[in-house]
Amino acid sequence: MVESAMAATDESTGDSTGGRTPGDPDDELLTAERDVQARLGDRPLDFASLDAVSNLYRTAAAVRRRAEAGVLAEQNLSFGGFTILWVLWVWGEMETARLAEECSLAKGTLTGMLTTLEKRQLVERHPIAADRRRVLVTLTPDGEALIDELFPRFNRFEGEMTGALSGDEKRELARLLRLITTRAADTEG
Amino acid sequence: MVESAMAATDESTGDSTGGRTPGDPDDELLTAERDVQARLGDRPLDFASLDAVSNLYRTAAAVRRRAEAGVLAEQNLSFGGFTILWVLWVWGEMETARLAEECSLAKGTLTGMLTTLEKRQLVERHPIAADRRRVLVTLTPDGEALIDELFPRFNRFEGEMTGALSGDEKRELARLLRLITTRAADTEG
DNA sequence: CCAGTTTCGTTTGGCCCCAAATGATCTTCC
DNA sequence: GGAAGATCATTTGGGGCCAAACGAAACTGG
Repeated sequence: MVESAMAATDESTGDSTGGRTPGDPDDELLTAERDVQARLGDRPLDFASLDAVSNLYRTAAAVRRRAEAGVLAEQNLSFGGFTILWVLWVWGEMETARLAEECSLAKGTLTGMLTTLEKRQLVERHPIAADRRRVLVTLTPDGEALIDELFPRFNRFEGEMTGALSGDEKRELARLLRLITTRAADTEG
Repeated sequence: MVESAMAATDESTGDSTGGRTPGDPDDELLTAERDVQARLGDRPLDFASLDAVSNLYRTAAAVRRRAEAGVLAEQNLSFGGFTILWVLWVWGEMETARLAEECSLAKGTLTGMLTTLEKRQLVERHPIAADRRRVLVTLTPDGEALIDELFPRFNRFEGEMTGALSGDEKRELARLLRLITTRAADTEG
């Protein structure tokens, strides 16, 4: 895998300390870095940022896959579908525009996913009398029962995935990620 | 957004958007945490893990969207398509099975994306004489020129996205993410 | 009132993405 | 050699996901 070389272990920019056995991950890391740098000639390479971002994407995909293949598979829920139920569970009924925002989904995407969840009787759409363009989304009793049973298991799954981190490290991770999200939002548009 | 209440800065729980001053993110964090805990009754909540994982997914999606709307949009490349070109650029020609592994894609997914890239003459498929089931994928000169021009800009984009972090923080972020990826891989199957 | 504009959710068209089924090719073992 | 089994990439079917186009409903100024 890319990370096995690009991102496998830390001390990424350190100089090579002697006496590595061939196959030492640090070696591969440096080799990969040198290979990329060679491709770039004398153009500078920001390897720390590269490493952070590529791991970000990879890790998110891995966790998502594990969730969908594990806890969520039994209920045949996608990660996004679970998020919708969870948001409604914690914060209560909500109009579609805000729900899309909370779930970090495009509104068109939400429409389709709500239809899927509605077919399974997990959520309901209610027209709003005062403004017939808008729609209120609620959890059905079935949906509520499902998420009530599912969330604790999902939370345990989250604990397993982050089990190699201390509590402080988890909070530090969340903090660093938030810094990136904020930056991404700020430079938007 | 979930984190806007769970983990960032936003007023989220009121229907009225009445101006809550951009005060304490901690406040909202604790409010959200209390709300979730209330739903759980006396079942325990691992909030640190919840926060880490939900931010992970959100941040990755935000960065991906920014990339696809920015640097990659001009070349009409998806994040996954870019990754394929990048892997071939750094490590040279490769068989499809390994390429899928490197790009963290299901092999069936890779087939479709290679077809897309092949139509644009960015990559080529070459049958392997010794084993006609297998296929070697190479970058065309066009593909090579594209990634050679694109990667430095992508690397700058990565620097912008992580611009709020120090070099040490970027490396720490990558380290923590790797711990999660490893755990996800270990518990697989 | 009522045309023009804005603001909703939905539809559309197009990729990405996966798991499972498929078909072609290679290997094994008799 | 040749059938049985393993191992490839591809195909299939079904969602997820987005941006842009769309149509209905609500606001706005005259």
